[in-house]
Amino acid sequence: MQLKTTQQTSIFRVLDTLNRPVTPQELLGAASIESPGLGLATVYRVLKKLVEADRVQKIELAGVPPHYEVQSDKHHHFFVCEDCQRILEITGCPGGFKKFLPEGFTMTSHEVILYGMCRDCSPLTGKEN
Amino acid sequence: MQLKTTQQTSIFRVLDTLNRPVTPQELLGAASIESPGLGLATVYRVLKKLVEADRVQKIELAGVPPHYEVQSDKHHHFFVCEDCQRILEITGCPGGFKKFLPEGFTMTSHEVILYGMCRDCSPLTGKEN
DNA sequence: CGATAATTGAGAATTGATTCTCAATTTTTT
DNA sequence: AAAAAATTGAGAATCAATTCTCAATTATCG
Repeated sequence: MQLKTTQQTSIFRVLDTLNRPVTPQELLGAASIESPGLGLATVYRVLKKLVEADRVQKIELAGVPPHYEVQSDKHHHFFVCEDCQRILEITGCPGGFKKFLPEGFTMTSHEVILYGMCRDCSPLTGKEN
Repeated sequence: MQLKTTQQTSIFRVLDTLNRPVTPQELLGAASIESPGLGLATVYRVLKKLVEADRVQKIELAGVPPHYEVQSDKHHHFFVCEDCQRILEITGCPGGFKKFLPEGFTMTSHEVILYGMCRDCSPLTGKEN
């Protein structure tokens, strides 16, 4: 997929710059600075094509609305802040999950999600403390 | 929460008997055998109260609609069959996830989801092979 | 037993995420 | 630059999950 228009370019660049999973709404807000008047429908249209082109990943985790982030090549998982609801990519994985599979089952992938408080929301480590 | 009516009792008993995460629709189908004429609204109403009473857990995993299952006391995770979409509880957990947390983050819980094919859907191990 | 309160089923309504419609604008082709 | 094709924004429409409404039924209390 080639990014032709200003809107498409802004959407992808902003997503790439933010470098974390964001909601379409969040992305609309951020990309609107570069592309005033940008519409949510366009954000969804572009995200859809980017996901199809495998340049962006749609991330669906329990408890939070779908987020999108630029495709990352390395294996990773996610951290969800229960306070600000932000999602952060986590590198590293314990692996070895196949031993938990019942007999006869096959595993094609796995997902690990850590829930808690991010640095900014943790009471004792937040910036304001 | 005390189960007073026939419907409430059926819904909980069936859920307990199935002993796996099911969708409200699935539960309606199964509980309708005991309680003919049962309505989906009632299933949702009862599930809601059971969840509030912490006797049932709502399970939200990516790619499948919300499921509900009787609260289990032991730590566990889930397996999602990508073919039949069924969810199965998995016992066992590698643990040691905190080391993957960025500095300053705190973790309150974690979730592990394995995706693949269950025994019945795996081509080489299905019952019909 | 008769009144009052609670529960139920059916379908309408709501909610949040996403897609569609369509006229206006922009881009591309020629 | 004129014509055809593609893209856009706004708001309507859709979709799936869930909740609400309300009349009918059932349970509870005095």
